[in-house]
Amino acid sequence: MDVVLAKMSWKLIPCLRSELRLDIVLKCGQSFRWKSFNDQPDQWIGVLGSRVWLLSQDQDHLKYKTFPKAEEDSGALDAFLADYFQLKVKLQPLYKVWAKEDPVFEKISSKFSGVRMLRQHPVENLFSFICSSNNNIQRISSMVENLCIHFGTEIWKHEGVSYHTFPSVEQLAKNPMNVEKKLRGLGFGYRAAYIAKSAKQIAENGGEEYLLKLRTLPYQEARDELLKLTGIGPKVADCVLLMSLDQTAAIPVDTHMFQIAANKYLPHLKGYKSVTDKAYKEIGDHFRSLYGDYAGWAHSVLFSADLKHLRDIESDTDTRVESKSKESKSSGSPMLKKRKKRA
DNA sequence: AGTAAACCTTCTAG
DNA sequence: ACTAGAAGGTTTA
Repeated sequence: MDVVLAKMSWKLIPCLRSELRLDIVLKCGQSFRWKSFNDQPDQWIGVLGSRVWLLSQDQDHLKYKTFPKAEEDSGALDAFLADYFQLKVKLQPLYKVWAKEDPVFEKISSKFSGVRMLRQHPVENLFSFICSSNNNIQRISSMVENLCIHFGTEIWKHEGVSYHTFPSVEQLAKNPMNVEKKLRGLGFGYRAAYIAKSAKQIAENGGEEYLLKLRTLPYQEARDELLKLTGIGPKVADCVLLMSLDQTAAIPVDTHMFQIAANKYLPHLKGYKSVTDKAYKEIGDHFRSLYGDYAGWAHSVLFSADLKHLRDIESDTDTRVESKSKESKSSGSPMLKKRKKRA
């Protein structure tokens, strides 16, 4: 059926599975557009820039194909993908430190290895997370899809399925009244106005370039800029800072992280009904002092391990040695150096 | 400054 | 079948 696609050969990028787990990273709520391809559990299809990407991996490589056929030299494509996955950042040394500092992290670290931050485009990241407020992943994903279908540009058609770019700021800012109305009709609810207004605000400030420039600002300054936008509060701002603006220590505190913090780290927070500004800051500060400069990355591991649909994900097949005891240590003293093996 | 209610829609536990 | 609650919060009062 997919003769053409199947025949195309994979491009390979050296990358250990312990440094990247596509099945987790692509499905842990950082981005919302990656879907498993043709029911294959280890192949993922999505759009990056103005190209459709098919991704997979083996023990030592990240593998990809792109569509439509590119004349572009594969060196540039390699670099593009390596940047998206931030492969320059080595996870294993970080995991080692985080596990040493935190027994809770240590406990989940072997099963949830290879969880890293994507370096997303701020436009997609920002508008996707405006959709995320008071919402669930399934619906967020379908809203993002609708954003692309109705405002993006079609770039490829395959077996009756169209693939679109994520809309540009201009495409979302063209006619705010119409955009809002259209989004309402698509079931965006009150987020329709947030998107239309933010798009307009960003466009007036210089559009995509303005957002990209936030990467050069210190955390607090970039955050203050984001908070000026409609529909972006502290949590979404930190998501954008962490996921597309290079702020590795940003910690988005959502209802999930609040629960995790209250249950496992800061028991006194159990009294709070909701995440107050004070609690928000306290939780972020706690994890930053615990994990250091890449605290946001560590937070993402905790978050992923807590997601319902990922909680029972299969452990890295590389860890075949398995220690069949699911819960035998009681003292919590981390002196057992179980051979999780590693190269 | 800090707290509470309203906000769109969809899915689910009861 | 029907309803209250929650879902990766933000805005307004």
